Amino acid sequence: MSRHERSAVSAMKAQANQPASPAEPPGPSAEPKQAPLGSTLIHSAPPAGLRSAWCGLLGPKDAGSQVRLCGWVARRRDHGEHLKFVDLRDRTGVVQCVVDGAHDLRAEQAVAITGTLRLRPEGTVNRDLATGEVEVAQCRVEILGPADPVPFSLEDRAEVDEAVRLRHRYLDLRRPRLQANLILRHGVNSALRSAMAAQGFVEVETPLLWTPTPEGAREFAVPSRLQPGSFYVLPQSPQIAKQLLMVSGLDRYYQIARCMRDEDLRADRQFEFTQLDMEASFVGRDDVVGFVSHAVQAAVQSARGGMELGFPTLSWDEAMDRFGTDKPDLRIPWELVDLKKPLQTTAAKALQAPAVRGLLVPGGGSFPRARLEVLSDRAKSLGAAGLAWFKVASPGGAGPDLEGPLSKFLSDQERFEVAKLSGASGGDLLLMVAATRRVACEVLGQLRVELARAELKQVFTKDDLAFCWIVDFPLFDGIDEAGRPLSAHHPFTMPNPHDLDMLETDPLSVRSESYDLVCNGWELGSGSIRIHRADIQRRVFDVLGIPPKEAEARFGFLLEAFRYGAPPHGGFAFGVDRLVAILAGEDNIREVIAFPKTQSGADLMTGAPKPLSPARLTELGLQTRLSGKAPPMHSAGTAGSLWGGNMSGLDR
RNA sequence: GGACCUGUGGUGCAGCCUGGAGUGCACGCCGGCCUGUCAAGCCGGAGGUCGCGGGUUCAAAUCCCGUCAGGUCCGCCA
Repeated sequence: MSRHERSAVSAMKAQANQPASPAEPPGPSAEPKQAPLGSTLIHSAPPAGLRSAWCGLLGPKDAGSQVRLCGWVARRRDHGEHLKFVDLRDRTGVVQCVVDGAHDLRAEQAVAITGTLRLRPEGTVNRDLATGEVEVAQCRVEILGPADPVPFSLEDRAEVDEAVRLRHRYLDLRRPRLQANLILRHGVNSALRSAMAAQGFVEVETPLLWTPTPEGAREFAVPSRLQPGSFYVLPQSPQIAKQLLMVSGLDRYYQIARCMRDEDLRADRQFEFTQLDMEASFVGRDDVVGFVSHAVQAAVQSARGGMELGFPTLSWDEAMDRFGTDKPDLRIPWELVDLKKPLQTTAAKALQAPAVRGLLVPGGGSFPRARLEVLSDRAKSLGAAGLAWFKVASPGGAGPDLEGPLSKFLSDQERFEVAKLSGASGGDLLLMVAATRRVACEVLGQLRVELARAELKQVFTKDDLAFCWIVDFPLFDGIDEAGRPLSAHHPFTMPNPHDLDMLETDPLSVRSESYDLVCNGWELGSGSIRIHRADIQRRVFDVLGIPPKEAEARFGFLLEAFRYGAPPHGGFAFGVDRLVAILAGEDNIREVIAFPKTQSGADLMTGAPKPLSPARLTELGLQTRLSGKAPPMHSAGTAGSLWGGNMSGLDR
């Protein structure tokens, strides 16, 4: 079973298991119930309009009733004029209908079928189908929406090229797997809203047409028609707006906010993405962590039922030392070890470095030489000078010993101490990187994840969620060409009060009041306590090399607002797309977004982006300057073929 | 900006390394048969600028160069 099938099934199961809503008779007599959270409501909504029941909810208790179902022809099994089976599908599932007589039934037609629900005859029950004990008999079929042959199979198991799927996204979204993902997402959104409201947060919408702030992610520009030559930008996040709401005294704000960043796309990054964005006043780090943990817990519950989550907290230092990354996947049981101590005075030149870290791969002693070469190349491409490896032997039942290209340069004592410290036993593989602490940890941290994916498949196939909080990040992350520290988060992040004296003297050692939420190796979100005092903000701008004039030009309205009684405040934002993808078992957020874009930023269905007509450009005070190349007019799906060549008359 | 992978009837793939006529495989589609299937089955049929352009060659899906599109990653994402 492919990963995708599994995820669709597990998502469906999660809904079926939803304990919050006791299963009412879901048939024709179903009544509106008290509103439960999330997806349950979707599947218990009373039928209306042309239908008297939902396909996927029918069961033996409805046998004998007359039903009228609406949906799409999922499959036909044609035994001739006297017997055909039609699987009718709506968003709740599939039910078998028995049809006789001549009908022009085609896959994916929209139809209404009226008939009598009955228990299936002895021996024909299908245990693999939720509705497999019943079928609709004496069917009358009405074709509501005839269908051409569809361009690809809508069966979940069919693997279809993503470009084809995106070109016909409306059909792709008819597949149960993607419907389950969108319904799951709806449930997560509902749960988040309820949880935030229950914690006293007010949902406030902030502008999409915002002002340029030349820092951070590249912003999408929107030309102004009324003021030609000037531009709005689409917000990369509502960061400044929500801080202003704190000055306003809203006290607790949240929003399920669309954010736009004009940066290159990845499996976990789209131009537009959705964040649960929040901010609260008169709170500290632990308060914000508590609010967010509660909301995430509610979201996971809506998807998975009542599982209790743990939210362990790790300092950034600890995460780097133990896992070699600031977004550790805690499902993987391996940890890095610090091997500097036993190798303090080693004669092995390759291991003489400020830091030596090790990663023990249990059972890795059987890796063939070629694989170790690949690992070594990988380590080099990640920035290490080399990768030292040792196979762990335990000759004649004696203590473990290390065997590898470098072992002859190590003393008996060193080999013994290293083996002991790393917890090695016979048959294991010990990888070592000697470099700066940062490089040694990060290289092994990356190898840890890649090796675990290959060696510990069971760790990644469970529906296991390992959340954690990473705290005490450095305030600054590296330095720029001019030797100035760079903000690790954003320039409004509060330094740790204990480290304030070092701000000017040793900025790179200053910790910040910021925190990340991590799940299964994905960074879900980040937040911080903000600077609300002008003097501290001034000092941070000084360290960053932002002169008062420039700060005034860029954030003047915010700094001015802070002069009128700014409360201490802090907040957080996390990616809803990523959370839903994890909960759905998808490793790509496009699978939980209704209409995503390709890696080159194209919408294959509509053909966007497209050139504007000269008239439109003139109106906006714009002129395009393309080096001789005509704007691309390549075929872009159904809409493109209709409109692509005939834009100028239609785009206004 | 860079690296790698992919592109062959509507869909998914084989063929490519080692050049020799697109009778290649499965699904779907069209026609026929079929009263208990559930990825129904059986028989027959149609359907292809091998992404595009150029080069090498007697000959290119196959080799070379370029280009476009999709994906994964690096850079980028305060």
